[in-house]
Amino acid sequence: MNATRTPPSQRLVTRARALTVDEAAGIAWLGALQHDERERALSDLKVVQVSAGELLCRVGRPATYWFGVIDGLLKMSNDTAMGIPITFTGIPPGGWFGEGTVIKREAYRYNIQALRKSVVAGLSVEAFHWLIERSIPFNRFITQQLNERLGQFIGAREIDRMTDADGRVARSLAALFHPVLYPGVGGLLRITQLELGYLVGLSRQRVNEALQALQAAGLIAVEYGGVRVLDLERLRGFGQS
DNA sequence: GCATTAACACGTA
DNA sequence: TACGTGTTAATGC
Repeated sequence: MNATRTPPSQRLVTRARALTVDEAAGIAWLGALQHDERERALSDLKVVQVSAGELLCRVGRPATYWFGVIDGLLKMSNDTAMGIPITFTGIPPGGWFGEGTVIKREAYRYNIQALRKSVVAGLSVEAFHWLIERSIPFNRFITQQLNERLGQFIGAREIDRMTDADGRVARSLAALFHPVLYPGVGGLLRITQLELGYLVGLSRQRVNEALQALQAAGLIAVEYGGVRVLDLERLRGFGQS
């Protein structure tokens, strides 16, 4: 099914196409740019469709793009010395990532893999630096982005130390509903219970049980192939006190 | 106990 | 038809 033997980077480039108007309209930071900046960004941005299981970034590969999720769901992970993969976060629609690596012109430090068929946009390193060097709005966006994500990773440490499975599911869900980092999600997060299990580190059956409990508590509504958030604040604070 | 895997029936896209 | 969901049974730490 996903027997991609050749390195993904080259294939992705050749498969890329230009953005549609709708896709461009959904990219939050584009709207903040000035006209010439936006023109430059738009002419550089490429879009590619990846299938489930496909790798966008591999650890050690030089960073060539700053990526954003148009549609679908990605997973950021690393392989430990023992070969056991550790998942750091899921990236739903509207999420942009890789700026830290691109800024430093280094190699990717994580694997980014599609949990399901997804549409991903990419801005080249050159265009990224061009924007960083001249655009105040772009710098504001990047600063906010780094700031919000720092908060997320602090929160993720809390989640890891939480023993309660329901709480872990609740907090992980709340993270995916972050309106600043993932503006493309809206009220309905498209994610299967199996995918959520991969992200949280629980079995599908246990995730299902947790979702039922959260639904009974009025925090979410479980839908076919997705989850609707009803009370983000309480979801975020689930498990404390 | 609690979570996991395996297996199944059922409903939906 | 293929996939996602809800559930139960057997197994492991």
